[in-house]
Amino acid sequence: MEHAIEAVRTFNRFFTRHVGAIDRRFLDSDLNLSEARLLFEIVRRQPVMANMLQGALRLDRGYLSRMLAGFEKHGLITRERTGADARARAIAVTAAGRAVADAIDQRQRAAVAQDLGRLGRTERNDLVQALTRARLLLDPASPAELALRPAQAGEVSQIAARQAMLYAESHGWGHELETLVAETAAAFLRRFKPGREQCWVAGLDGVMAGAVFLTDEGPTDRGHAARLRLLHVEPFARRRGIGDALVDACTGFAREHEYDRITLWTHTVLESARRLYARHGFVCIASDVHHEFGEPVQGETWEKTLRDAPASDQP
Amino acid sequence: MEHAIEAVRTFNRFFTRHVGAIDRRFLDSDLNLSEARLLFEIVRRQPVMANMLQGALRLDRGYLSRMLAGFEKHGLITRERTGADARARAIAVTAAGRAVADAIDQRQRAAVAQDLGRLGRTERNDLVQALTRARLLLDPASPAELALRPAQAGEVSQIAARQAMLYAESHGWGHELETLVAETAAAFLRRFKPGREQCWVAGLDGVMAGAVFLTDEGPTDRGHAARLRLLHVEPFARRRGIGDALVDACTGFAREHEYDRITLWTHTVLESARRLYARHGFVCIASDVHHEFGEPVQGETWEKTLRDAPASDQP
DNA sequence: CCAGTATAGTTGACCCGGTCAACTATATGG
DNA sequence: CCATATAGTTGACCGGGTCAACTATACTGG
Repeated sequence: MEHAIEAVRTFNRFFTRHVGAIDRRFLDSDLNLSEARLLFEIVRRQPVMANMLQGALRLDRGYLSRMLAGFEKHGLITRERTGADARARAIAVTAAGRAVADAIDQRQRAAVAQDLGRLGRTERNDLVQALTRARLLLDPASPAELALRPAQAGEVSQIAARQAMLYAESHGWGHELETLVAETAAAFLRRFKPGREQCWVAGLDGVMAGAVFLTDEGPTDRGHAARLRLLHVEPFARRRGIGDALVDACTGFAREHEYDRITLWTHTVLESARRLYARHGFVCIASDVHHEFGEPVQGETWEKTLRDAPASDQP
Repeated sequence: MEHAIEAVRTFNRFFTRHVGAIDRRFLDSDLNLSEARLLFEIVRRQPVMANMLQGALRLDRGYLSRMLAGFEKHGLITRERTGADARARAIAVTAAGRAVADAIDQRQRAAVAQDLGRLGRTERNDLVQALTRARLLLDPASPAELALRPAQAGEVSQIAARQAMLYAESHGWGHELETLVAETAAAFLRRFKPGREQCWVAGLDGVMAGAVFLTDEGPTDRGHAARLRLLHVEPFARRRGIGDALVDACTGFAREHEYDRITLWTHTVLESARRLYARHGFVCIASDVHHEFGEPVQGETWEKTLRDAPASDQP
């Protein structure tokens, strides 16, 4: 904990200086930081009452009033009485105002771009990942876009890594589990059947927030089976429906590719996973204690039937 | 690139607000932000001339002078003429001044701690990793402490993931290489011989900045061999001697455990790796083109003799 | 050894961004 | 129709910070 606090403070100091340097460069425009923010907000919301702006930006009414008067004087905005309320005036941005906002926006982009210019593609990507991850960790409510995508280079192993870390933390499953998931990931890569199997990564603003594998188990006496493996959702991304989205992707894919059922292996202690599978129509068909993770644990086999096994598959 | 810029700007906005919230809480002390920074600097450097402080904190001389006068008036510092220069006075912090600095420090720690309190252990660790990584990416010169340590839970797979990502980016080696490294990592975990084998992670302020495996190849006709595998150094951590430190760890370990030689496999295109191995006394003993990464590439076997193979190992 | 220039620190004047509270004008609810 | 609330404006003021002029001492080259 102490170490974490020190690391965060070190970053805070660093980043304050860093952002300060960027801001200073863009400061040589006609607007100061507050004015720029205000102008952007007007562009975003126009037509808008001063009222709204004050609430959104938490500005002092007097200060806001003066800034708006200044904007109007410089021809950046217009204010017009509407029928609705004779006290207030609807604020709209003029072409000139929009131009100023665009110019500032461009300058900020350029400053950041210059900053990123030193980095290679991988480093840039690492940076974006790190920053986005930090943001989502610090503020779980932070808006972020969810998108499923196939795994990119290295992500299959990264999934194994995250599984090992998360289970070590939450359940103390150590070297044995780590070995198993690493082997599962390696086998997935080695035996990958394109078009029949898939690994989905759930990206929150591009950051891996969860993942799942679907593999081909081959024909059995009860039809052709797919297997759902290594499902996980990152702690920082929980309560966003990512588990559901991943399971949906699996069942959708399995249906499209005419699998007859999906099986999976899970554990009695993994309550939320079990609820997730139940919600999606899986049922537990077997359960037994095993020792694959060191300590004895209760494993469970779950299954979901997609359609009755066709006669042709049966002997 | 556009996406990266947007992500960085989103983070900047977020973090400015975030730090702002923390700062506001600590604002209800007698000192403002500049004064607090100044006081900390005095504590760190005392005894010190105003001169130095001005340079270090880039403060206006007049502003600095007034702040120092205020500090002296409130008994936080003392200023005394020294023989050296009759214009300047050496500034030292008083017990009271130190107490004020400590109090502010404590309050900041507490604010950050409260912020981190919501997070679990893994999330906190992820956050520290993400922030530190971001800092080192944004400023490669940022001071950071290097320490080698054995791999923690999940890190072996994470090494495989990073290898796959980095080689995909730098050399376009894709699925085949990814599969190979994943299998290598899984095999390392499965066949791990404690005390005879090791995986080192180079941590820069705790963040994985590189890694290497040393495995037992068993007895051969030329003595007992160790094998160095999956060496990598993160792009953000290059030019800090991490590669050297990792190779040193391997050779030291191999010597201690009485291996007779170390072998490794590398590639002709990996110039800096080859130079690293050569620097550490490895020599290339074989070379041939293989097709394991899709495209044909020139592979090389290198070796370093640690001691003459003992007679007993020979038939 | 002195003139000229540089440096350490102080002080007064001032500016900018921002807050506070009083004020006008309109809206709304009982 | 009155009391109260809300939209926006204005004057007074404050803190943080900059700028330039000033004093006092130090250094450097002739």
